[in-house]
Amino acid sequence: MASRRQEILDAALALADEKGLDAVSMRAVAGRTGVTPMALYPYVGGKAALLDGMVGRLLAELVPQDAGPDWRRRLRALAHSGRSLVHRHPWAAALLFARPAVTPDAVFAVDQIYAALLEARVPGAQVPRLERMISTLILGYAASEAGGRFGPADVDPRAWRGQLPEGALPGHAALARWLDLPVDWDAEFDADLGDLIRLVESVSR
Amino acid sequence: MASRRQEILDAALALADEKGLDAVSMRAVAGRTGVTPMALYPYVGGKAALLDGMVGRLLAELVPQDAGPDWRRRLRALAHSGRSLVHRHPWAAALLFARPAVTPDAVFAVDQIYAALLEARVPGAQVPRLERMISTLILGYAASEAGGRFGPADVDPRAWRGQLPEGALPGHAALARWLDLPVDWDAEFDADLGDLIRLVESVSR
DNA sequence: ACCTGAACACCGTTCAAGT
DNA sequence: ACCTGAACACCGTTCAAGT
Repeated sequence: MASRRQEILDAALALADEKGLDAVSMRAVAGRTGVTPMALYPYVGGKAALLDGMVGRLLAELVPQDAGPDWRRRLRALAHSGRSLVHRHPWAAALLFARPAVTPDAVFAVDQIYAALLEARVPGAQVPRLERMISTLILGYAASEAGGRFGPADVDPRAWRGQLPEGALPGHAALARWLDLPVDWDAEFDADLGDLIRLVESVSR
Repeated sequence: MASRRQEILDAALALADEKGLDAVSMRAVAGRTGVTPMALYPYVGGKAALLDGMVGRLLAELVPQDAGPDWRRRLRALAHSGRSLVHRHPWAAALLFARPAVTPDAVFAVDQIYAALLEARVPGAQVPRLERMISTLILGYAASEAGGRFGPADVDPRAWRGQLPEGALPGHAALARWLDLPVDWDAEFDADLGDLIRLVESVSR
């Protein structure tokens, strides 16, 4: 039954959201489904396939974009939708780099970017590249937030002293004023999207 | 001894390069170092810290940028260096999203981007954001290549038929000519860098 | 058709013990 | 100071067996 499969995927998603991806073991998912680990195999087929299934199900949350006439707004809405998807399910970020857009939901999202770029009068030969550039930045940004790459370098800067020659970081020195400021990550994401949109406009015919 | 630690990290890196990150177990690393698993703990301190150490060591390969007077060329060289690092060590891509630039080598690389942006006359307040945008795109691109996100959607398109309503993918339909073409990933990366550089120029004072 | 139970070959990490 | 060995609480997956 397809419903048994959904039940299993629901249990796996709940486990990942609650306790992280490491908590998603065949044994734990089975326990939560009220069944023995081996009973999962006919429905999800192994651990790797289970993870694929989880991602596929997640991407369904990406769909409900309703059009609107302005390609800029549609692009921004889709970007925010993708970022907030990763915020809700941070464990998914790493998995999303692992395979192309193969599910109907994912293909549909890509098509929305294609349509926006075409409406922006981007030459067809450039559209696939720009779609990859845009989706890479959205996913990379969200993955950096979720993974901790954008987090504070909670390390004593004095630890570098001696490791790097004096004056080896002229950029950091010149930017000291701005590097101590707290960052508004929502605003930064919006600014990045603004830059991307201006980039798209500059590529347009 | 610090040399014992290096010996252990070398074994772990060799294992990851040869057999993937999953093959890097405390037991396997210990075996390759000619020692018992528990003997690793005083030197690398647990599995998570071992992975951190591996990334730190990897980033040493990123350093040898020699200046040159043109910030555009320096930015391109650094980008290519980062991408080729991930090509040589594809297992590292996921880990690089997991923590900020904390090692001297990583901080040094960030400083080079800062310096390039300042030389391009980008306002100081914008430099940290643009550095994150650029490094996110480089890392995201490399991670997409390494992880398989840019790979062929080796799935029969007919599998979507019925799942998506007829005509639901107008973008794909309009771009059919270009979507079947093979992609030159080196050239696409260069084109992305060109777009980023034009973006930087447009932000300059 | 659907599920269970025991088993195999692994994990990371603790703790007490050896030299 | 440095390392070992046994043990604990886990993994994913195979295979034969149950109903």
